Amino acid sequence: MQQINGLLEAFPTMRYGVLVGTSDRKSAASPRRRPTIDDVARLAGVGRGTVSRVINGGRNVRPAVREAVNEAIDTLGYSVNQSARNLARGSTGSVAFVISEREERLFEDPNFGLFARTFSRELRRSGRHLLITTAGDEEEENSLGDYLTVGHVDGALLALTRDQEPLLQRLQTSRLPFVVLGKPLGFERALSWVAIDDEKAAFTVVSYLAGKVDGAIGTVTGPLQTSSGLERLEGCRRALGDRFRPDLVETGDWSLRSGRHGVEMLLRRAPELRGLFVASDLMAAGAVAALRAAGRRVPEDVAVVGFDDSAAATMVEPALTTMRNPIEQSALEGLRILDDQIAGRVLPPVHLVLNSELVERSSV
Amino acid sequence: MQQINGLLEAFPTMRYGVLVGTSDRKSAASPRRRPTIDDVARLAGVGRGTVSRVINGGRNVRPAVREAVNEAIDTLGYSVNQSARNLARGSTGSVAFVISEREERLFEDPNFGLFARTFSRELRRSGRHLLITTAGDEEEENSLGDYLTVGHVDGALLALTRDQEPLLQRLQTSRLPFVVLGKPLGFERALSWVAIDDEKAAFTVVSYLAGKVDGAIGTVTGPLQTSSGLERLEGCRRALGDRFRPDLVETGDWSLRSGRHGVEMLLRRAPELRGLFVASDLMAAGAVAALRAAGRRVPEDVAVVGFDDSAAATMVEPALTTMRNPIEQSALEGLRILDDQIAGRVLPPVHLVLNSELVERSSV
DNA sequence: CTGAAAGCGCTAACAA
DNA sequence: TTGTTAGCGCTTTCAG
Repeated sequence: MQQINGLLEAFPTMRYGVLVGTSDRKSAASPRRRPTIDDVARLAGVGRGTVSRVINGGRNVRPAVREAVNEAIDTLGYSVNQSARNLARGSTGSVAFVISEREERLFEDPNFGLFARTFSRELRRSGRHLLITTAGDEEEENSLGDYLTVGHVDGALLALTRDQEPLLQRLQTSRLPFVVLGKPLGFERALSWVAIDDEKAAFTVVSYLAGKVDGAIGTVTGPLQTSSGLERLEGCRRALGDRFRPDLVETGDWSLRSGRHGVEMLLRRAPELRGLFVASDLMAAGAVAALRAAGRRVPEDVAVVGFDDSAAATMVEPALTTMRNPIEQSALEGLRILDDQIAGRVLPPVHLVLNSELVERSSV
Repeated sequence: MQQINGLLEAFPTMRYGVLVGTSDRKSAASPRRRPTIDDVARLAGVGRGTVSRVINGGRNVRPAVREAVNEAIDTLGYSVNQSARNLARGSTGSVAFVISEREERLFEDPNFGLFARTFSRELRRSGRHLLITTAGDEEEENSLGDYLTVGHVDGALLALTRDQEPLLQRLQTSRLPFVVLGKPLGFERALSWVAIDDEKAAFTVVSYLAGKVDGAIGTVTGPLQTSSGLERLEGCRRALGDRFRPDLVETGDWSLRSGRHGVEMLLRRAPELRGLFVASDLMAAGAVAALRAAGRRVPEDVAVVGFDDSAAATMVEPALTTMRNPIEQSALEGLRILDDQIAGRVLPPVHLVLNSELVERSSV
């Protein structure tokens, strides 16, 4: 489809040149073996343990000695071998942020970005690292399960956007500390998790909508096998009370396209539609497009509210009234719970529910 | 700002209970020590080496014995200790996908998603794993440098979206194999990279625009310290030839907001504007919004083309004519080059330039 | 085909 | 404060 165009100073088709020995690693005259702690110790004229102390904070080492060691480290270009350290310590210093989602969508959801940033920042404070991994399909999930349970990381934070029973099942029987971001359907009591109160949030935004609009209100939901999809629908139902019309419910899958399609169906069934609760901003963007294509003005003819306060919310015309989720706080709490688990405290599963807040814009 | 709302079955504020011993790891009667390869060997009644062979493919092991070993593995719930394996093997089986970008933006760019997915898939084929890491600011970058050079990964793929000299500098002097995605300004000759031909792509799309539109054509560029920002402007200039108007150039930063702002400035200076090349779809989305706010119809009054074919391209009304980049192929090539480096082949830096293709939609 | 043994590079406990 | 010494759990020769 797309093809290699030009190549500067290279010969990509000829498997770029010059082998220089596949295994100079441990051959004879150490043609630049990576220096070890012993090399440093020897050069600095100290014991191995002393070097270890220095590279681990330098406590209990005479300043002069520390100085010498650091010098040796610099001249040798030494850096620790992480694998060796992990083995000796029994921990890795990294935790995984697992996103069980097709990468396409993953990178469209700003919530993930905020999660990632928050985790990353907090972990760095304690000298650890965040690894982000994804699992879009079952195969990836298996591979991921291997990865996680095999000791690559000290713990995991799981952002599940759909049912993930296989992975959860597997992790549950492993020794890996982990906490779920979002309510894990079917594992609510067994696992630790932190989630937003989808039901309440949906109730809030739909109540707002219902207060501004007379006439028929419909909804495009998320997937009904997910806890978020389900609860947002519940919240909508509760907010609407008698005005709730089961015939004005369309099920989406969080995608823009499904939002558009949902509204087309709704409009066909109920041309009198005046208000719309769409369970995600991305779907809402599709919904607005469909509305406009059908000649409806937003919000004059039909008012719409979204959910998530994602980038799509302000990308659309008019900008969406929506709910903003406490992502950062979720991240912090999740990490705290995880650290408790990592610290070896055996504790009952912890469940946290956080509130979202209404963001008023111009789509209502 | 947002607050803990409710808590089910948990006591988050009291640092959730019950310590059960911080160090039962190696204490006395192995209160469930993680089983090792020796445990398996003993149970299966074979030597340690045999178990190792089995868990590494089982070649050169009698089927019966293999059977026995696998059984022992199952009953013990054994899984390899990755750190030990890494140490023994001298490699980790994972490669990093480094994105030097604020996470906000990161997760808005679908290109990253496609990169990630492609890497992930390919690596899995060879039994390896992809780790995604980000570096938004200098501090993170340092931390990341530590991480990468310390032996956590076998190699790295770097998606740089702005000048990254410090990180590149540092990596360059390390022993870590890596290749850059996108042209690394200032390191063009020293490092291996694969990039799209921004100049040519911009030329293509702007030529298309110029062919459809009479009158003034302006542009909102990317950041001019990035190679993409620069080259897209170059391509635009070349395509426009005499029609290029230096006064109709606004510099953006890839963000939606900057696209909007750029167009506002342009419109103020040149109300006669008839065509617009915006160097990214996200900015183009902002541009379209600004245009509409100013009462201009797209494309009737002013035609606009974007770049990237990102999600924003179809989220906007009208859908954007834009350039689609050969992300997947870039990923594949990048990985291939990286693997050559990892394999220990010492080779001159490799540079690949790939072509983008025009996607016609309705914004022109 | 299989067992034994020698590391991989580092940490941490223990003496000194 | 320091050096020494056991491991950490696995892979990989090397005999057999």
